[in-house]
Amino acid sequence: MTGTDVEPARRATSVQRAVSEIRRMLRSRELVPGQQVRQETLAARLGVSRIPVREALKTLEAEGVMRHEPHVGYAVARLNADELAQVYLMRRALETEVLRALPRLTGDQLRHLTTLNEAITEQVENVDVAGIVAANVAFHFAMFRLSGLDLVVDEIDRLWRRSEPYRTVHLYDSAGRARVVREHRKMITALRRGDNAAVVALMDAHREVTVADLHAALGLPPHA
Amino acid sequence: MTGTDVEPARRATSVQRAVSEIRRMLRSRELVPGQQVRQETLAARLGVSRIPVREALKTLEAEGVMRHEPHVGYAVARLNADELAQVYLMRRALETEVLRALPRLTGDQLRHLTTLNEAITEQVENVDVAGIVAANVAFHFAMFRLSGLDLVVDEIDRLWRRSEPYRTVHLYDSAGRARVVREHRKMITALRRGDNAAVVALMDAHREVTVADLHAALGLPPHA
DNA sequence: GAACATCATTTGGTATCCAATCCCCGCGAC
DNA sequence: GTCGCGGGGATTGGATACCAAATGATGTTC
Repeated sequence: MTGTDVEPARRATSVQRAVSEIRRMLRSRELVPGQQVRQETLAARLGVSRIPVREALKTLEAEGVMRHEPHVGYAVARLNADELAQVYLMRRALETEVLRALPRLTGDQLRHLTTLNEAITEQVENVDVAGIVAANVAFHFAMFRLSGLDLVVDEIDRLWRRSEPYRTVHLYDSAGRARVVREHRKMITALRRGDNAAVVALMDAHREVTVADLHAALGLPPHA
Repeated sequence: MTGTDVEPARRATSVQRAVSEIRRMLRSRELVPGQQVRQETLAARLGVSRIPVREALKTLEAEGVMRHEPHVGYAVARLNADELAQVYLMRRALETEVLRALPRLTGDQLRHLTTLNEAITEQVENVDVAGIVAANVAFHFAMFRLSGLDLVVDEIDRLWRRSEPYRTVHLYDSAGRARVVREHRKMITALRRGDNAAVVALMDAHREVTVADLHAALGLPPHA
């Protein structure tokens, strides 16, 4: 989703394709939290045997997106409100580090970010919400990657994927989408000034809306 | 290493045992960074076939401990100074969150931590350095776990394991060990006061010694 | 209604096999 | 000498077939 799982040039292995495909199924709500995954079914769907499927599931288990119980099988990880809050806590902690580490950006880099951000608006026509989500992810991670802290960004990537099945829909209605794009613009402005502290603050606020939505959706007191 | 991979009661699966065994081999320097791992060899050593071994390796790959290249195989991940610094950056960020979230501890909890800490000293007799390292890990994670932030602590666990093959040996000589235990005592004192900010500061300093050691060992400028 | 035996399904794992790939080593050309 | 260039062995990725063990649902008995 952030470009880390495009392994071009060489034809990917079955395991890699299985991982990508399962991730896609998660994004498209074809698989939902708590849902049991049948190895044989998945294998048939992917046109491979159970062996690569099981390795793919092990990868996703280690990422925290699947859960496994011996002799019972794999299921999409189900996070309760508290666990979800922890994922967002980790996101905040790590994203803050990355944003603080951003160097003064060049004009080209700032323009590139702007292009990516405005692309979110252009996805309006696109009824496919996946496109909007992807564009949003692309913007955020393009920014994160500029820090040069690759391992940290990889970790953040994992955290995003982990909460993906729970991400609410404030990107869907045009008002929410407009707000998102507007907040992104403010970040770009702060970046242009080289004011990383402001970017961190803006990102915290930006993230907070999602967290509030999540708590609302899960019917929990806001700051539990 | 922190109790997360002891899955008692039911007999563990071959994959679980393979993961544990490989982790043990990493701790004991039987496997070192950069070293190639031969599937067949490992399988024979564990008395299983290649399939569970490959699943175990996939798990460790997702954890960042192993690297995999298609058609070449698995090798123990080799981190350069910069990557190692990133791992420690993440540790600092997440451990800080966990320590800040610690509740006021009960007398029992404080006594338990003290016991674990003093156990590090008692390991002096033990020529087996693994025992010392394990005792140190036990102390730190007992403390972390008291936060109740299980997912975050799991993540910290992963980060510890990731840097494990590189951890330097300041626990080995009795002077270093004494310093470690002394610093732990200070943390316990601060915890008794409920002064979490002080604990964070102490932990930062504590960790900084290791980072400095690592940079020295890798022949790098201290704050590169 | 609770405890229990039965049984189909699924998983964990083995054994065996094969294609693709990689890597090394030697051979020849320059 | 060394730079390519081909084998060819070793290893990996994966398929297939098969089996034991565990699970969970079902029916049965009390």
